Amino acid sequence: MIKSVLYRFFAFLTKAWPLLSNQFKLLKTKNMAFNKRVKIQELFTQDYVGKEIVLMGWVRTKRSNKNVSFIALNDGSTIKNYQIVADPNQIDEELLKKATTGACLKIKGTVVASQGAGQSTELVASHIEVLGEADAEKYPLQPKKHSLEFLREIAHLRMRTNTFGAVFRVRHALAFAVHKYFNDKGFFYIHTPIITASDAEGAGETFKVTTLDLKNPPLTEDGSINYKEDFFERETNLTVSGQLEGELAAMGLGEIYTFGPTFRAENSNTARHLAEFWMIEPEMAFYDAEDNQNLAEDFLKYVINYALENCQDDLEFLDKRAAEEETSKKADQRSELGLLERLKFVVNNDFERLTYTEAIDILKNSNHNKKKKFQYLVESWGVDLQSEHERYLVEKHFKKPVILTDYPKEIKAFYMRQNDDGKTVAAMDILFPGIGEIVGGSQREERLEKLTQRMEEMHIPTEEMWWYLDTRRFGATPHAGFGLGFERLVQFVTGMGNIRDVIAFPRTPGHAEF
RNA sequence: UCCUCCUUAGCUCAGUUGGUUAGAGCACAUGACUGUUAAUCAUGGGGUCCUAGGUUCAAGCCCUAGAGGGGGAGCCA
Repeated sequence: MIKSVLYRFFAFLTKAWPLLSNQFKLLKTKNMAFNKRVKIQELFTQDYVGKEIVLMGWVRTKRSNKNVSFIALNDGSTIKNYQIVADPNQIDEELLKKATTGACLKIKGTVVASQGAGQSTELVASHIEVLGEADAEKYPLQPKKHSLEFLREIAHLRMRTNTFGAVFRVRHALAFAVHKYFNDKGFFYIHTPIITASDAEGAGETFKVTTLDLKNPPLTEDGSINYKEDFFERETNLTVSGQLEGELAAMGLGEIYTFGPTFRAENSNTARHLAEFWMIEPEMAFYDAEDNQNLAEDFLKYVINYALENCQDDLEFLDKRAAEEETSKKADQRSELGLLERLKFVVNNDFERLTYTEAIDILKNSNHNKKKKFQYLVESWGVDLQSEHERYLVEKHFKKPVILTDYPKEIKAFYMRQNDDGKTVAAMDILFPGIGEIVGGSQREERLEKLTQRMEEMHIPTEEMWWYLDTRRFGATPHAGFGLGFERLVQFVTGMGNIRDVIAFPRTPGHAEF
């Protein structure tokens, strides 16, 4: 009897073992720390008082007197520093001397309630190990405010500052929120190619991709470069957009998005352009222009709200930072809302939606235009809007994000769906205060004849694009999508004025140092 | 690419009408201080005034050219 029970039990174990062991593995992974240190962030969310722990991090400042040293330590897990108390009777003085600003330390000690006013707990050190010294004479970062321009020149070190720590934690949260939003909505993440052969998007200058010897390239009979001998046996470049491939994917998977690097070789020197940036491009079968607008607005509100809920400390810091910057601006250039107020406002209010035609009317009749305060006066329907006009609409007239729709077809790309009026296309641009265009999108032209006709008008080679046109030949359906510049989103949420300060290692004309 | 402003100590910046030895705060070094919060106080070291040329008895300051950076514009996300 006992034997049979035992036998059954072992039989069960044998069968179930792979499953159980998998469960154990999962449990193990969940609780596994890869080293024994405690992250500073945990010290603010869990009670460690009385416990002996190990911290690792970088010295921000050290304050000393005869009897005691205080080290403000930061490990990047949070913007908050943690106070280390070092008694010179306990810790070797020579060792403490090496704990200069920027040095990396491993500290063993006990968490206690703080005697001082600025923090509720602190770590009384029993052992300090200097993992990496930082020669105070040479280390460029000091416990003071540095200019963003200076920090840009030492981009390899700037993550160690409060500002850039905050920016990159927020950037991460936004990137994560992008994936979460689309995943929760049943969208599929598509990796569109980085190297492409099509130069037909019309989205600007491209970077060439080649393995040919640039000093001595193979030539054809007429003297031009023979790309047949190149790696791909054709001319290739870095992608300027994943949209066209995204459309192909949406025609089978329904709703997809891309989130990848994008390259533009434009000689753009502005606070909102990069040569290498990250773009999010959802593409949806069965969506019309209005569905597209609804998705874009909902998406933007979601990711901004996600940052508000998950990056409170960092955003509060950036809010104060932005407020200080504001004081140095001229009165007429200051924004009415602070950073946090602005983010909450965007999350809680509907975007203003209007057509290009309505926008032109507003601009034409504005006092600003009548008093000739625009550099480019708005006189007739059909002109492209200048950034001063977009800013006027967003910052002065509506004072909220604006979705502009139905632009003249002449100023928009070939793939946008032509409206019945014969003059406009189902485009949409979303304009944000301080940033300008953050989203550009449209319902796509799904009608083969209309699309090929427009391509021919705009001198886009239809033969090369046979694969794109095939989606209109076989099982075509109304569909729509948009592109969102990720760095511009990060700019808006962090309040950083220059796009070069929201990407780790910016690529701009003349700059690829790090 | 165009317009415009800027470049003085490791960092942030002042420097008068062209006139003697170029300044401050922070940082750094030394010292003081019984728990600090970008600690404080005292003392000290630290300069190719972006580069090249020019004007002048004399240039950080004026002129020309170049380099680097900021802001704005275009292109766009």
